[in-house]
Amino acid sequence: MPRLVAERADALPALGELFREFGFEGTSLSMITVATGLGKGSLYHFFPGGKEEMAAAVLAEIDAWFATHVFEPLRRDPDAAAGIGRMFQAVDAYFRGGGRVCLVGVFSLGDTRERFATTLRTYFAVWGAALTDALSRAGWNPTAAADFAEEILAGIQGALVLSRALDEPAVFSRMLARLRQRAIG
Amino acid sequence: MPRLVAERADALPALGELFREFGFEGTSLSMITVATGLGKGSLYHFFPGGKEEMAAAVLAEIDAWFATHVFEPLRRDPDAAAGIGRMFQAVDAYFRGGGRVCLVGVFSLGDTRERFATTLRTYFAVWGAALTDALSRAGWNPTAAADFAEEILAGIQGALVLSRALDEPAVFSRMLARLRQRAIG
DNA sequence: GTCTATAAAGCGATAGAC
DNA sequence: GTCTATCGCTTTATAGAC
Repeated sequence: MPRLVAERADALPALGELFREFGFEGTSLSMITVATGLGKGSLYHFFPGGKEEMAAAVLAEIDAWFATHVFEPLRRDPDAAAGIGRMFQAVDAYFRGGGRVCLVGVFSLGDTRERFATTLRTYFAVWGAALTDALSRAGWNPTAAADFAEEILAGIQGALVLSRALDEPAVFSRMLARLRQRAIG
Repeated sequence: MPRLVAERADALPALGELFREFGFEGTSLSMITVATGLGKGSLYHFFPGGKEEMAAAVLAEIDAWFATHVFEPLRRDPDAAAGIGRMFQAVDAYFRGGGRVCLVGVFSLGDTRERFATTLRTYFAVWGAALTDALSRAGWNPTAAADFAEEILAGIQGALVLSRALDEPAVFSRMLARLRQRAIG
């Protein structure tokens, strides 16, 4: 029977869900030991920097996932509209139709913002730039593209907040459909 | 020289800023004693239920403020477009042009969501209903009005997240201007 | 009403045996 | 690499003097 957590990377999904659900302060080491099945000794073996290093590792993994599944299609797909379509598809899958919040958003609103300032800022800045580029290639004029990219990113984050508050994931799905329609018809 | 905190309500502004900035878990009683100038004895005199009662009191105050300055104009202003205009003005002032986050949003994303579930849900539900009504009276067809109201609320929340992450309040101002333009021209 | 002192529990982190 | 035991500190909350 294979071990559930054989290396550092195996613990990241559980860590991500905890930080998403309870925030940085709200996630305690005892919760982490339960969720990962790892003792404190093992945790500090994998993450010598403790909780902060765990959160940084989760953020790095998220960054890598979005770089592959969102930013790259936006920049590299020769058919710009198709790249934008893939973005909406990936975003819907990642946030599970509104049932999962955005850790970057959660950390941006909390007192974790200063601790991870560069990572948080870069995530949205890179996404915004890639989306602006794709919209431009899809026919939007540069100014309108930058404006609409900002509106799409904010719409996604806001819909996640609303879905959570109303306990109604459909809010997120509707927002994604609206934005997609306006972007690529 | 007047006392800064003579009664329970006088402590709410400081409590609000703390919860907004650090979240529920991230705000400790020692931070609260410093920010309010009140000892623990006084705090538990005003709020026997401790931190949870403090947070609930802050949420209630926010609810009341929005009821007066946002929901009522939306519902009561005979000129629906003017009521919507007043909403945007009040929202911009309340969130200080993007320099201040929304406590309801912060609590909705965190583990505080379940604790204050009814309050958080009601805040957005009531706002959404009042805005839908105003948009309908302003000439939007009912379906489009409900859809757009949802989009406006999400846009506001998302723009606050983005402004915070990018440390760029202008993102919020731009979003408000765009939404206002689409709503009432 | 306000304070200080203190209780009881949980926190992040470390040490050291295995 | 994983565990248990423990350190030192902070947490929320209470008690009781004033």
